[in-house]
Amino acid sequence: MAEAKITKRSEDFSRWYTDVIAAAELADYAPVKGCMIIRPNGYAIWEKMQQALDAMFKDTGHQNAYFPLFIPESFLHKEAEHVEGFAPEVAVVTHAGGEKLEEPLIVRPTSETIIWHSYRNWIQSYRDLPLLINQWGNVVRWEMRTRLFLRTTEFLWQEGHTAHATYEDAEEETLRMLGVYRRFAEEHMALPVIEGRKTDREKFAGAHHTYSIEAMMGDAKALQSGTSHHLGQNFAKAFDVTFQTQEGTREFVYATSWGLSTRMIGALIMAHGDDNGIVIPPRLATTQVVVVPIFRKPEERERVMEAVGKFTLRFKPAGIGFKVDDRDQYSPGWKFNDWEKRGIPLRIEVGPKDLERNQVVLARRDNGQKQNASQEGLERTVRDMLETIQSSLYERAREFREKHTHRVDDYKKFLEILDADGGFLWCHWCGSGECEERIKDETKATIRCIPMKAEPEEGKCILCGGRSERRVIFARAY
RNA sequence: CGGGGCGUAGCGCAGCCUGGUUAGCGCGCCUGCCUUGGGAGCAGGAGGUCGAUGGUUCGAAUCCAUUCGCCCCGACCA
Repeated sequence: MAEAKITKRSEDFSRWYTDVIAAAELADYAPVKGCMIIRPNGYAIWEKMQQALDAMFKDTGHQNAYFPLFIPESFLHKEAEHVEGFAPEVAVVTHAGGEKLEEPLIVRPTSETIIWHSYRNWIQSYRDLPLLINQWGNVVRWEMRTRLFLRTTEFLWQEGHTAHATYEDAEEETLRMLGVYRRFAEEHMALPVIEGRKTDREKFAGAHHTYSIEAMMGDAKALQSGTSHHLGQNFAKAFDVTFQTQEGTREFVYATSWGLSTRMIGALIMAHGDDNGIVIPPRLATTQVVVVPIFRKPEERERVMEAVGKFTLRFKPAGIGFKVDDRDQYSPGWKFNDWEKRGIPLRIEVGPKDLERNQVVLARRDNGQKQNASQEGLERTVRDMLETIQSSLYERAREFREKHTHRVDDYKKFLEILDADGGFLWCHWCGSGECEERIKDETKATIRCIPMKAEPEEGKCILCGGRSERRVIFARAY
């Protein structure tokens, strides 16, 4: 229980981020470089995310399965673009059982290859399609620079892998799951996101094309928060997965894959956190409410705890996750701070003065406001308050994003705004990889996505002046 | 891999430049008393192969060399 003080967010965002993680006891550094230990407080958030997403996957017809961590090295080489994209960051097992292995094993950086190896046997007829499978697991990517949650050598995620009879079916699935991610981000994480398509430079290695949701963090930088890929027939061809059509012809199947990782915990911290620490949206909080009883004498303690017992009894049936902090080695003030840095959305204070008036004090984590509430029907008040906190977190994040979103048509202005404010820059782009690359080299801003909701609009490329039909989003990103 | 910073108690640090009894301080932890509406107080206590290895020296946390690791900034990525 080390006392870590949190660097001010405005002072040093990056240090603030790591301080918040330490203060809330979300994760530790592991003995192995780039790896992290997810502590109970952090893992609880991940479990909530899993629950919400898993239900959505099931609702859209998917089943869970599990494929192995180790993959024969040769599998990776079967899809040319895929191997090129991943080979540099793959960990390889060369020895096991005290001997050198005949064929090295790679530790999966993603599971397309091993899954499609199986799909070959599972798919024969159009009647076997679509095949809709999701897997929860871990993957390893040997990254050069790592940061807790945002980019770690090993991370937890889910990866969906589906097979379809037609390009259109696969496209529909790709977009459906993108939509699931968007809803998850908005409704559970209180995080507004932009759905869009990745440029060829930014797409997944081995994909026909990639979609993502992009979110804005508290320092106005972008974070890719979930990706959905249309893999075309690339993996079907690499692993020879064909099916017989109704007409009796043989075709390669179409594939999708989509993933969302523990990086989302980083997104949560950077989107909602403040100088006091993380702020967990109520729908992702295991402990949504913490009750801090206040008393001096044993006699008061008894009376206060009795009242606490009474109203918390009604919390569980109402679906409210709560904790009563009756530790008596700490003062109330200390507890207030303690729970704030852990991001618990709502605090209830109850002391002798409240008992006289049959009330409690509610303190919101998101804006620090306190108000009185009757003990009568408190479970309803609390439930409503949690909803209010959830939606105001979303609203605040949305307003922040709007404030840091700019339409820019002039490259000089582009540079100015990027340095002064950052944020999302909606600009015209001619579609060439050269312009994209040059802008990245000169400004460190990348094209986050080609937003799907953008209206077609004639314009000139911000760099070369070439013809453009729609705006894309540039930003500096994590 | 390049640039910068740092390894001394669970955490944060001082000591190092200028080598010398038993290596300090704050927080946290344990015991007791006292306290409790925004991080209380007092008293006592536990806790260290000074990142590792080698060297210089009568003597090394301190000087030298090597090495390992971590953090931050850049080139790759969810």
